Amino acid sequence: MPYTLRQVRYFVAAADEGGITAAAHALHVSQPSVSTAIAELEAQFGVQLLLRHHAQGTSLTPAGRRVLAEARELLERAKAFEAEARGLGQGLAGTLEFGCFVTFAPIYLPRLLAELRTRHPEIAVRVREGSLDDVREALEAGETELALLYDMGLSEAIETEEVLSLPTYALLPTGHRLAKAARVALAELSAEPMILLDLPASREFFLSIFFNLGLEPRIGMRSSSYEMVRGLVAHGHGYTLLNTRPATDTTYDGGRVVARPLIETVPPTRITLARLKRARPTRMAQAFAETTRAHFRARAG
Amino acid sequence: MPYTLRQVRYFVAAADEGGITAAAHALHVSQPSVSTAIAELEAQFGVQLLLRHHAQGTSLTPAGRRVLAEARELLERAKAFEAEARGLGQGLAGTLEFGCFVTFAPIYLPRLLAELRTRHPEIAVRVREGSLDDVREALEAGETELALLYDMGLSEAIETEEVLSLPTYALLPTGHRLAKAARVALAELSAEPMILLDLPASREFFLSIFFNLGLEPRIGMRSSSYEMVRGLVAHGHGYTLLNTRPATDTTYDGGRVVARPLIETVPPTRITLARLKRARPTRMAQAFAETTRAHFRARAG
DNA sequence: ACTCTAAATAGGATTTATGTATGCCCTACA
DNA sequence: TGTAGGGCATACATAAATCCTATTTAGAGT
Repeated sequence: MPYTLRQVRYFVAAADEGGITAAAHALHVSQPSVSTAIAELEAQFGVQLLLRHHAQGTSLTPAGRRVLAEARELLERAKAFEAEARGLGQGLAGTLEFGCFVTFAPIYLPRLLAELRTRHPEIAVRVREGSLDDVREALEAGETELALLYDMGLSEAIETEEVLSLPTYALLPTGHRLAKAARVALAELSAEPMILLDLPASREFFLSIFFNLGLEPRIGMRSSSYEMVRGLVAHGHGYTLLNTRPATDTTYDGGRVVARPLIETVPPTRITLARLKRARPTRMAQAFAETTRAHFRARAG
Repeated sequence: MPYTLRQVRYFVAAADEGGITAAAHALHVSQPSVSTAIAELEAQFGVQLLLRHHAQGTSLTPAGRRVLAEARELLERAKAFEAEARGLGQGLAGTLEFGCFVTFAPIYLPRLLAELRTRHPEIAVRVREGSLDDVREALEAGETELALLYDMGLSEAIETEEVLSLPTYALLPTGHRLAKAARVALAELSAEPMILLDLPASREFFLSIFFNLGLEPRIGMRSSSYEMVRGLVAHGHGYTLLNTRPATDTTYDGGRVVARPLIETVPPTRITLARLKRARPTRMAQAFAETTRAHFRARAG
């Protein structure tokens, strides 16, 4: 039969208050409860902790003094434990583990995290960027509590909430013949070389757009780097299709690109905030989700 | 309703074993016990700690990972607490708080503590020296567990055990007319100036010896320092009565003294090892007491 | 000697922990 | 697609702590 935190608490209270009755008062329990709890502790360990002075309360034995020091540290830890757990459940302070699809992290996160800092300065965020699969797996393994990713190929266990709907657009070099058109037709572009963003989910998605329209693209070049694709387009290697859209049309090497909406009807890609259905969200996660919602609503409107 | 160490233990086990059933096995309890314990923890703090994967055990949520770290430290402390308490009760390692009447500390303790170190090297001793009252009060207050002092004026609450019986002797300068006598009579000395060891209990004791014999001493000088008294005697300021007896007859300033037994029958002073009756002794104290007994037995025999 | 204070003990009611049995839901495999 | 199996949750009964009230015990103070 092991000892309990309750017994330790009662012992410390008796030591602090100088007596069992006083401790019972402080603890709002009856005097016999404290008395027996301490007696149990002593019996457990075979040490006398308190000297009972008749009509004058108690004092510590030398052994009791030593044990008291340990007991205090134990209770200290117990309080820290409780604070940590309770804080995670009910408080807002702490670190939120957050996953984000690497492609739109630099486009949306800096501003979103700034807004979070304004609204909830006590929430720290640790961002884990990666491929769609990486982010999804981390979410399902419980390594991250929330994730921002495409609503593609997610299991039933994941609950999603759309925060931004991204129309697919065509990206052209500034000198392209269609660069000044209000909208461009994929049917017209498909004969030209396409620069394909060659990432696991993106690849299939962009190609499926053509197939669904009965078209076949001419793949000119591929790259798994988003910025590389933009650079290639800027320098006339071809056009590309993209969803996410940086705020600048100037590429890293100084080239310029033009984004144009499509004439064809293409279902937009949805960026969603995802979480595990079976996991009860912490208050931090709730606050983060609310901030994200408001942030993207404001951005869209 | 506060959480318990049991719940924390079960949670850590589930985290370590990767599942509730596995944890139940490791803990030798039923699976529902672990399940409900963890559910209670989660309810207490309002945090989900574990993700339940159907047919695949459990894994930690981000919050669970944080809490787990605290939980481990808490259990660590709990183990330390138990070790401390149990060690004091049943083990021999630790520090014994020991009180000693200051006058005979330098005469008996160095050798006694050396013997203790031989027999029980794992026992550390902290000695508190002081007047009889100091030592007695410290014992009664529970500041020391054992004490070596005179069996004088001790309350009923203190249990004593005689370890050494000290006959009162007369201390004379080497040139004294009775210095060569086998024994000296107080009746003869009482006319000469006496150097009184002027300490709370000693004072009354030595004076009572005269009064009990119907004599009256002539107090020449007083000192509360034992060695000062010896020095004064060595240099012919008078004689004194003492109980404790250093191994040397040379005083600090190079004078020499002679100790002579008394002719009159004077009840010997008893040095006793004292402890509180109502305090259950630790194993350290038992070992110390046994060592003390053997030590003084050997010294006397 | 009497009173006061504080701890220990007794006994009974209540709450809490534990075990068995069972249901449920998913994963894995045919 | 269906089925078997693993593993967590729930229901319920029982055993064990825990608590409280009332009472006893034993010094301390007067």
